[in-house]
Amino acid sequence: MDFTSVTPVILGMLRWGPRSGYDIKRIVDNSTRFFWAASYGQIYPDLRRLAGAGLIEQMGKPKGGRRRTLYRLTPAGEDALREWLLSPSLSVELRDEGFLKLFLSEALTDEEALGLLGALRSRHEAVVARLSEIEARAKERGGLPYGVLRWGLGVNRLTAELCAELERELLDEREEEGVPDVRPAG
Amino acid sequence: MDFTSVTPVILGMLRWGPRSGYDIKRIVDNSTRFFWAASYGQIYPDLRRLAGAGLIEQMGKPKGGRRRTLYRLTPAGEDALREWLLSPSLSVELRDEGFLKLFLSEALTDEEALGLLGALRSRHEAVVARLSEIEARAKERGGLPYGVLRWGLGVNRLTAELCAELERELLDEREEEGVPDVRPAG
DNA sequence: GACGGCATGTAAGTCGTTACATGATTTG
DNA sequence: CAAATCATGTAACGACTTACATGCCGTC
Repeated sequence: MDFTSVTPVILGMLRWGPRSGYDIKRIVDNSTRFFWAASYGQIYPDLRRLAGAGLIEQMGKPKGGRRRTLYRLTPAGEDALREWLLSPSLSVELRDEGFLKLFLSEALTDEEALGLLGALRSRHEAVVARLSEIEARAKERGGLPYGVLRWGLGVNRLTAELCAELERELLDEREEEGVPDVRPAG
Repeated sequence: MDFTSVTPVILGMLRWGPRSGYDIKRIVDNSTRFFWAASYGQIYPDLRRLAGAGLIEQMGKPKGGRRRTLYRLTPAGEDALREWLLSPSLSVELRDEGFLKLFLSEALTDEEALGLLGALRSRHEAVVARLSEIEARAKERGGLPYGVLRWGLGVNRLTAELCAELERELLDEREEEGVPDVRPAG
């Protein structure tokens, strides 16, 4: 049974209890999406495939009138999840337009580069704000999922601070060149 | 003229001077690949397309006997690059298997989780080591490309440290539960 | 003259998103 | 009853990687 990119997500989330494809998508969008996205186009086909392979199974229709297909993890599914967790692969892929722009920004004037840095900084500040909202709840539960949240907070804080630092450096350079300093105090 | 994902890379690197597709690929693999990868299958077709659109142009055959196709940036290409740099889009996509594993690692024993954390930590320590090698050279040139390198160093250091911290937390928990502590001093 | 690296290029296949279709059900 | 949202599903498209094909050049 090979794993697609959503397979571990499905097995891992079903391990917390029975869920539907819709549930899984919603949870992903509130948690792993920052480092591992998933779309319906991946989730629904994979649910069927995994059910066919016996790693998950459909549960009896639930109480509520609404039609939903709830799945639960089978022992075989738990084994497969553990096996995947213990496999050595730790691949990373990043595609960050902001940093590509910074890297190529020699074609910009200082003012323009400052604009870019400011935009990048607010992007990361916004993520920090978003993650801070969740923090209290995640802290209670603790464990490694909370560790992952701390990582997200740390990385985004660091990035925002670096942007601020680079902005200051650009302004300092400009000052040395005799351009009037219009920075607000502080 | 729309931009594919390699278009800014090509224009940006040709701005530093004439280059071949092969050159660009090599530079990417030593610089942007950490946050923006590119393959031959993208580069060569795009070079032709961009030449057809007049954003870059082929130069006369070079001295060396070896057949290479050198391109240079045209004024139209520089304009297009600047326009792209000034556009508001700052998309990010991340796919990090290590952190997905951490996030789902409740299915592991503490020992197994410690193994995972250790592997993740050494992955990031290795990146730090790799980037440190380049640092001196990048520092001389300075500017925003150096800023991007500092970002890479910072993020990977922070991640490695967080792993170490989570490892300590797991060990402390275990200690509280009366499991004998086998940590080396320090 | 064989091998390794330079250099260009493409075909096939995988992966993933987007957008849409469908219909049921709760809520105002 | 209209609108929002729950819920499942798929088709089409685009993006990217991989692997291979080709041939040349310099070196041992």
